[in-house]
Amino acid sequence: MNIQDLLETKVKEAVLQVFEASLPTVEFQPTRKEFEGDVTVVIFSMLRVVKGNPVQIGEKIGAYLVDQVAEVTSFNVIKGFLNLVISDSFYLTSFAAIKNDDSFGSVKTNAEDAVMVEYSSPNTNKPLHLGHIRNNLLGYSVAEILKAAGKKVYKTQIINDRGIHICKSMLAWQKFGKGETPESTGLKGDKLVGNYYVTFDKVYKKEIADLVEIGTDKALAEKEAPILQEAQQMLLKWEAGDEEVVALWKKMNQWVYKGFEVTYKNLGVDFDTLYYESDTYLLGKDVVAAGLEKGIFFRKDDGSVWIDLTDDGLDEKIVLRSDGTAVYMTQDIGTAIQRVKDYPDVGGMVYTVGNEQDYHFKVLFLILKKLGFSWADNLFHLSYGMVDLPSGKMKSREGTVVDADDLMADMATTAGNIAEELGKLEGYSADEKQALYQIIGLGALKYYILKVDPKKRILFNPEESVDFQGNTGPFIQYTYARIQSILRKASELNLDQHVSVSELHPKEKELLKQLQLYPETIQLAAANFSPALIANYTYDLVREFNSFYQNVSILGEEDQAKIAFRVQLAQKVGDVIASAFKLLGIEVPERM
RNA sequence: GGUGGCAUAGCUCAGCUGGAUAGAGCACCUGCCUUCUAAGCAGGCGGUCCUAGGUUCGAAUCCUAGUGCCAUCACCA
Repeated sequence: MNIQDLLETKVKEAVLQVFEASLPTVEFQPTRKEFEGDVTVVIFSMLRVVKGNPVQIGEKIGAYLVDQVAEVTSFNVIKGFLNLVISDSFYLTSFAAIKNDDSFGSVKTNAEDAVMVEYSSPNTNKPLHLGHIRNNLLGYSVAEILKAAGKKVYKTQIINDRGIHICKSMLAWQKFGKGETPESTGLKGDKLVGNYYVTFDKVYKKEIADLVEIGTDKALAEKEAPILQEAQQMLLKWEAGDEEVVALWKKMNQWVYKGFEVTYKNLGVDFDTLYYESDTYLLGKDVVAAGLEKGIFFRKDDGSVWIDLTDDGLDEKIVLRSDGTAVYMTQDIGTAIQRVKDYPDVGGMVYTVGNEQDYHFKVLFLILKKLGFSWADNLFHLSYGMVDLPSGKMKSREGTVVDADDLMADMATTAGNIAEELGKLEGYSADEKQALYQIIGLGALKYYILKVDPKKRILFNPEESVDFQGNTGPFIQYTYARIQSILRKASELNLDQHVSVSELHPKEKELLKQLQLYPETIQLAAANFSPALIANYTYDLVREFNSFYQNVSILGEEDQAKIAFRVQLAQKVGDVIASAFKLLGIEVPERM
């Protein structure tokens, strides 16, 4: 039972009894640390209904509550704030209700209410980089949070496995690859293919320079460079189903998929269903044809089909080329509809895509709404800011990227170096240590990225490594490990689980208050599609626990009942840390 | 130029539906390891909440205008 729900009716009752006025709502906030109390009622906001001096109003309501509500033990009024002290027994009772609830914080899944979360959606011509990491972590975490909030979730991606950029890698490999394979080079497949994407760009740039040298206009040179023309020819052949090109395409894509598989596994993300652009890029044309008949779209003189969104404050947008082929928008319309066909319980979708595509998704959602799909009201573009380097934007074709695999490996190495220095892992085998360094290094990386509001741009400086102290993943993992250490020791003590305490230490009370916020934090994070809220909540919980831990002895306490209670409290905090971190896709270690 | 996002301590970020003296971490300075793991705790230093107006008993938060950075406005994806 939430104390605020209880108090709300009582405060309204008080106002009705004492002032004969009825309040529409009551405004609560946690009492600030510097004042005495647990919950604060804001009196100012009542002044529209109740006339008078805020302090006097507060006094009267406070007196009424102390008199009428068992949970309120005392109060004080400062300016327009009524601070209420809530009884220890209230917190103890609510703790008893949650301490054995293994799914504390989560809501039971409502199978009727399914949502599809799309994330990752890479191109198959280059390895994943730091930008993808942010995308993957956000998408995965939001999917987990939605599940915890009671949604049924399908994780998916659309793999951009076709197009001119893919042909660039293919062509460069064909021309300069000398038959290299992942096996022959020992390279991960995605890395190998990515190298040829870079090769293509180098050759292309050289050809442009050569053309400009002999007096060609630069813009023209960019179009007429022979290798680009060749790539375009290759794309035409691919679309025509040319056997040789398709075989090469399949071979190289398989290399990439194998590479991605490794990266995803290391990153700890997964998918329930996959969509390939090569399957979906022709979808949507029928929908456009139907929409054309209904007058939602219109045809221009050259035969291209458009939608006019100027009444909605947007522009005209093309949905079909004059030659009748599909554009990106056509495909996305088709894919969305296809997904609902494949999974009829889907009532909404989340697209995890960078904020450079804000406009595209605004248009897409509007079109789907105009086409009359009921689920079009529940589409959300999980838009996130770019991850930039101090040197500027990451560009795969120029090789200025922070590679996902390298970064994860570096983080684990750093974690290992720190752990070696601290030297607390005696008894661990080399393998166990390695696994632990992975957990810590990844924890640092994931937390670092997820704690930031998705909308904000991240400036990532590879020179200054990600922190392991303060508001970081390892800090939280460390607290978890410490709790596990206590629990291991406590299990040898043979504690009586049924004794009870009646009074709380202030630190215990603070901790219980923070624990109770977990369920609403999950709901808030789900409503806002924001893992950052989970991260920040967990950080606050952990700080509260550490303060408790350093100021109050758990196992050194004399009173057996207190030991038992504190152990239970520590265990619950540990459970919530693990649960919250699971929502972020971060593992917690037993020791560190 | 139109549209969207962002702007808070030296740096990285919190700040929920407007509420008390704007909070953390890093960095810098003090203390605390023979007692449950010091990747920790306790404390100090540090602010024109981009600017100017407005609404309100009350504005970092809402509104208007402006400034700066980023993105976008393709028969590319």
